[in-house]
Amino acid sequence: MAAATGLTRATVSALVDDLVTGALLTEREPAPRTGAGRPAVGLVVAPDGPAGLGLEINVDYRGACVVDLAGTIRHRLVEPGDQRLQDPQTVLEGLGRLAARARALAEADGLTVAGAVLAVPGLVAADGVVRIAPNLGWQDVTVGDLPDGLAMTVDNEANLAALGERDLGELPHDFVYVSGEIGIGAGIVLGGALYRGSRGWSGEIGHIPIHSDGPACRCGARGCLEQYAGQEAVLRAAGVDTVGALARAATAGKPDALAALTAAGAALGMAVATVVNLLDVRTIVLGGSYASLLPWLREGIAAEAGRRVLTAAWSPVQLRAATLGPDAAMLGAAGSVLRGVLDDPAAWLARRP
Amino acid sequence: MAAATGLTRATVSALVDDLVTGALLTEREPAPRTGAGRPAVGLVVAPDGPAGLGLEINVDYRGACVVDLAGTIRHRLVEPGDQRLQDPQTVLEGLGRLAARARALAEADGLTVAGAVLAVPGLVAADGVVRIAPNLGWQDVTVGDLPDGLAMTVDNEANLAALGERDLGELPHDFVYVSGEIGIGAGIVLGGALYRGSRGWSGEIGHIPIHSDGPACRCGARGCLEQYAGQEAVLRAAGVDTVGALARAATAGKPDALAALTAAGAALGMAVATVVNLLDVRTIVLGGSYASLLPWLREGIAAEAGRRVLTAAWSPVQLRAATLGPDAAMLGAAGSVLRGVLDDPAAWLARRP
DNA sequence: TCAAATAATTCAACCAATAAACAAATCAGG
DNA sequence: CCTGATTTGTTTATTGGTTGAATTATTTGA
Repeated sequence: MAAATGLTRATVSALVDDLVTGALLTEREPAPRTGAGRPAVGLVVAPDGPAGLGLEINVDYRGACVVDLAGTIRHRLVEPGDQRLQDPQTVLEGLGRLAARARALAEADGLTVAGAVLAVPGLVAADGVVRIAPNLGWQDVTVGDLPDGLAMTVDNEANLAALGERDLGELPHDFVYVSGEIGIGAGIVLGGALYRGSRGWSGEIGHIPIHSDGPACRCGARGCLEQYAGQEAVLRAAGVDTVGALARAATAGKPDALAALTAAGAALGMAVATVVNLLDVRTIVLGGSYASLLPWLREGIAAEAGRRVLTAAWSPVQLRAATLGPDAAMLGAAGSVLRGVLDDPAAWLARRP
Repeated sequence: MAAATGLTRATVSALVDDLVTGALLTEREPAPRTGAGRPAVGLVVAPDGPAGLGLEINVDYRGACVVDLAGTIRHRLVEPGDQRLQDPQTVLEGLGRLAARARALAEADGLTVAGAVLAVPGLVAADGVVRIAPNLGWQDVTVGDLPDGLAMTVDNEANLAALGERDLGELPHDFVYVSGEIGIGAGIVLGGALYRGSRGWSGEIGHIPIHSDGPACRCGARGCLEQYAGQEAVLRAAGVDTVGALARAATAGKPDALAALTAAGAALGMAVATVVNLLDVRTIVLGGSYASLLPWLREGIAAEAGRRVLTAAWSPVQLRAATLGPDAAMLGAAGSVLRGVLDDPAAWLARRP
């Protein structure tokens, strides 16, 4: 550890001591084999210290999960149900009860929940107000702390999913996570850090223009990516009702399904080319429903991107499926609570004397 | 200064002393008025310390400029002439002579040139090789130090122009500088820092797709922005030869010129909408030939961007003309030399005992 | 002219990190 | 089974940069 940080062994010892007494690190038995010489003391991130509570409200479910510092998912609660049928306050009350259950489970394990982060599919302002979440029907919804007093912050679903992929996937320092749900959002990670934009509204890839005079979009413009590669457009073109049915139809070789996916891939490829030309990221992670559809989308995206990315000849765009599946945003939310602890461990140590 | 940094007055005093003895700061006479009490000692950045040498090779000229720490342009040398007619080595030798003249002028003023940065209109790899500069006809050109031994680095013209605008213009922390020359490049400034991308090839806005089946572009794809808003396309559509002639024709109300500019504005507006949706920057700076054409482009850009930017209703996109004019890249290059000194003043102090 | 206000300097004390010496625990080999 | 080599962890005095409080300097306003 001293070699990696450039600090002296003595300094590292002193700092590690603080973290061990503060229960952020634990000495592991037995000591790991290090060859000749006195064996090093094994250290693991404490699995019974602070935990992150990740929450999510999406179109057809709400969920909560508890993740510990070691990154293992300790609890996961999901309540299916269309969240558009109730008004925001009722939804938030239900979420509060779910969060309280998850927190109780965590504390029964000896964990201390350090905070909560909520993922929503919409634009979130810096002050924690959900400006607009079109697919939830939310507008200017203020989200406060949880009923039991736990601090809660809100963030965009794609942003949090990108953070989740960053922390748990094997990804380079720069990548863009594209979340294909009913809307299409993106989380942009540059230099290992999430780029939120000056007001936190970055990544609205769903409204990149694909054809200037294409079909009207609910945003008011025409020909947005969402009208070509959004879930509703693709399912309609394929003549099926769900993403699962689409995957089955494509596996079965149904022409309508394959044509719909090819068209979506071409549109996505244009958007990917735009992103890569602009940001010079070499990795694009496809999440949400795109993760399971990638086998049929890949060729179309790669062809279009290969043609349009200026630097494709030197280094082609890497397309990857997201590894965290549908829980990515929820897990990323929990992870971002823990990241807060890791970014300022002294604050955590001060909280427990 | 102590209040601004959070350090003690004693600490600030000690640090400032170092900078004054190292000739990076100078005490100014007379002391500024600060109200009641002992007046503060005025401090100015030393105008006779290190200087930056900014160099540029562009399609029809090469230039050099010397900028001091206070930001004033001390010397400016420009040699017009088509740089495409000679091979790269000959061009670089001519640039070396120009740089030597500029350096001699600077040293006659008592300045010490701390380094040189060269702006080129092309893709520059991290190791300082110009991968490709299509409008110069350069490919894989290695640019070493200057003949007199001064360290020189190379960077993209739009990137450096963006840095120049950042340092000298009144701009927010996040903005995108769009450079409209024969190609269209962009310099992306996020959080006050230039975002270069993982390989230094960010900002290739000229190849954002506008119409998937538009005219063929020299990049191999079809319908790139450059085919709609690039200098050659716009001049051809307007039926004139130079940007100056285009501006005169537009002032005179010639229908061809106005139509060409309206079309270019609409295409630029689509690209701007893409950039803003993706990065959530609220300010777009238009440079190069766009700076002088902005009066006729503005309406088209604003209309298209207003329609397509998701957050336009809350905060419209701000369009600004670049303030540095055609020298932006050269000045930004000089500025980035000085930025290197400011980022690590201790290294500079160590160089002069 | 004097008190209040603001700036700058001095100096002892502190803190985190360093370097070097030392102690501890293992492996390899005779 | 003992010894030397090797690596890890701790102890100690030292250092460099910052702090805090006291002191000095220089102006404004009554």
